[in-house]
Amino acid sequence: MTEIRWLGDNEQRAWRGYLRMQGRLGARLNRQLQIDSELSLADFDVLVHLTDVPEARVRVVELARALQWEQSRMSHQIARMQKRGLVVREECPEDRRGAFVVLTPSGRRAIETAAPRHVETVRRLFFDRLTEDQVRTLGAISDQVLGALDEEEATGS
Amino acid sequence: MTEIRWLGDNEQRAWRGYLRMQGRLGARLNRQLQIDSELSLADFDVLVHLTDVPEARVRVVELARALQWEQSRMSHQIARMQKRGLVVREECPEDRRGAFVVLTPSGRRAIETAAPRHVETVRRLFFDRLTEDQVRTLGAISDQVLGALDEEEATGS
DNA sequence: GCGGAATACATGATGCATCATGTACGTTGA
DNA sequence: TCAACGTACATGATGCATCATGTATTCCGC
Repeated sequence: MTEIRWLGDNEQRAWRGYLRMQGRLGARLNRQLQIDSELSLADFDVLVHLTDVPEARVRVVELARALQWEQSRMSHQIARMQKRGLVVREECPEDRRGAFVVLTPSGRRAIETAAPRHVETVRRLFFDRLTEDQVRTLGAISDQVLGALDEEEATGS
Repeated sequence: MTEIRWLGDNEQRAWRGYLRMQGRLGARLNRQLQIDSELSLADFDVLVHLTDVPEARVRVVELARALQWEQSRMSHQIARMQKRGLVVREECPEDRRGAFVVLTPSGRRAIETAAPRHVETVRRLFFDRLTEDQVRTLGAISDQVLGALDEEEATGS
């Protein structure tokens, strides 16, 4: 049994702060988006990616990879969004197991009205409070941690 | 209609990185905790707070405030944890509307075996990748953003 | 070209987060 | 003191995330 390396005071503070920010900011953004535009953050991410892609049309598997979501989550998400008319599923002729997700006009309208408001909220609550340097550091932190996750999940499999 | 201030390239990158890290790190920690100790992160937070408090016994409202959770979330969480024997509810004599949450021996065993493993995971995936300076900056970022949230929610009410 | 493995996706079940609502109790002020 | 209001908590409904499983198709080695 090896020695346990507990967190030091600075780490404790940073970690609790991060968890709290993460939780409350996420909750706030979700609620705001819901009130303003009747979308969840998950809906938003899917819609944004669809507008970024030729013909607003992607393979499900591609979308999942791009957002780094599990396949099953994506499948359920698409099902719910289809029910609300934001996207439709289409069959894939080249690979008959596969499927496309396609943005509907209604989905496009939704993201076009939602995006500016959402960006404004993010700016107000987040970027307006941060210095350029802090933004850069946060980017670096994210990259490093994502690197750690990628490594573990690569070797682990 | 005022001009929309979209995010610049650096902000885009930082924001997408943050969202991705947040999502994947959270998912990973949750899964690990579930596998190792059959607890969710939410369970963990509740249990940690209970061990931090005299007699491992708190008012529900106090616990909700400490973790900055909504009351209803806390109520459901306590109900689930009680079902699994991790905590029990007790009546409050001084204020008969209120209730206490009390850590059970089983709950204490759970948190005592879970904590070291969880800390190890957090350290491996997070702190081992960061410099001291980055940790400090992250702490500052969290404080500033939480400040923004507090302000809005104070004036908004 | 065939049989086994891998891939793409759907679906049902469970736990979790939030909202809306309900109930009991306390508090305050005329 | 009592009526109005606020507070502490529970509960049911809904949407979301994950796990386990199932099905159809493609790929690959022989």
